[in-house]
Amino acid sequence: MAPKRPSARERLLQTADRLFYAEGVHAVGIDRIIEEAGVAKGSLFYNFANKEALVEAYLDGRDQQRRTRVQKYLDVLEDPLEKILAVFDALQEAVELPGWNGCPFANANAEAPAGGMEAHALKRFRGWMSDLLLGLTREVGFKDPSTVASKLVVLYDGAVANSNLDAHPGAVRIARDMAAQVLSDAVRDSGDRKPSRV
Amino acid sequence: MAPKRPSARERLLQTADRLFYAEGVHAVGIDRIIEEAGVAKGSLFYNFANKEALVEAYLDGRDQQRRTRVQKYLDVLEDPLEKILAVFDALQEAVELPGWNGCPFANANAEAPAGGMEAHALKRFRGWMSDLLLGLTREVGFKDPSTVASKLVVLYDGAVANSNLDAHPGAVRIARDMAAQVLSDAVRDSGDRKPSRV
DNA sequence: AGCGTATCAGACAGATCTGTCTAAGATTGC
DNA sequence: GCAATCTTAGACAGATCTGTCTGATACGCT
Repeated sequence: MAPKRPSARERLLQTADRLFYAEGVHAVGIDRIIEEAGVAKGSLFYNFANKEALVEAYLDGRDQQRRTRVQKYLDVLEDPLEKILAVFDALQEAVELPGWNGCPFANANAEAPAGGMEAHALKRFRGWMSDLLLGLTREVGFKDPSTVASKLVVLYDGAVANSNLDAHPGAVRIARDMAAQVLSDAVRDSGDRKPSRV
Repeated sequence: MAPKRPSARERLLQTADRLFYAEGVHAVGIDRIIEEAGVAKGSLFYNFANKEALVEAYLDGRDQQRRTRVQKYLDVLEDPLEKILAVFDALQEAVELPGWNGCPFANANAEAPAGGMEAHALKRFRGWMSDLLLGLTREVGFKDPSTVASKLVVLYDGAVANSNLDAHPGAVRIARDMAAQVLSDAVRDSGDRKPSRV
């Protein structure tokens, strides 16, 4: 039997995700979304209160996707040092996907007024990433886990921005190498409490 | 005698710079620009062919501004190692200015179609920054100047993104510290050809 | 079968946005 | 002083964009 066609809601979400991410939220009108999704205009407003709600759903989906991808890499590891580096491996996977266009939350925020829903989505994702890295640096037992975590976040941001702006996927590898160096220096600084190797 | 009022063109550019940078290019209409600039609509299209030309002039101005600021920091130094770190000091100054909102070229590019004028402006600025750092690492005499320069660019990008996204001006300092560490490691790796201290 | 939910096609309204045009006035340089 | 350039206020056109409404139709579950 033929595979069932996804619901109008799903088609809208998928199309909105693709277009919003590639071209920006403002640049893509609902007429184009419904046309490429093959959905009636009425169905859009039946499923979403307005365009902003659709944008929010798009960002929610991206948020979920990113967390899931990172978690997939963390779940197979035990050592917190390895887990930290695995965050960069997860990013590498994302960067190599076709259509990579940088951080969707940062992109949306760049064209939205301050303090809006986009800013909230951005803050939420970044808070999660920061907390994750801080938790891992604490777990390692660094002398100053928050400083190490701050460095890691800067490296993560640099990898995201650079890989996008220069279309240079090697940036993630470079950032990962620097992260490994930061961890190695911090391990030495914290004495030999941990037998882990980086 | 009273200071002469700037020309319509200058008022337009100044207002456009402020609004485009703070709220995004798409989100700000020409009606708002001419109103806040106190300029007739006809004067806008007399001085600029269309909105896109105004956006281009805005990005050009930002490009010039950034290069000038960096150059100001470089001109007082001799040692290429110090010059590299001074790039981060120049960034620190920019980040601390009121209204800092990240990289104007990246912001504009995030809401423009790929391959457009915004992408070109972004590429131009980033090319300049990359070449600057690569030239300085060559001048230092590192064994592998391009790898060192790549790391520095990632750190620079991370500082820009992080300081904006987290409203965390300390990010530049963190990136600068990591840059100093990278340079120090690379100096050691290149032997004692250079007596410079970081 | 029948009922509620979801979807369809498309006209329509209302807002907004870029850009044009006119006709007059201000400024500047020669 | 004159001519070229710059600026003004605002009406207007044309495109686009969000969102509403109608009325018919398909689907899913009991």
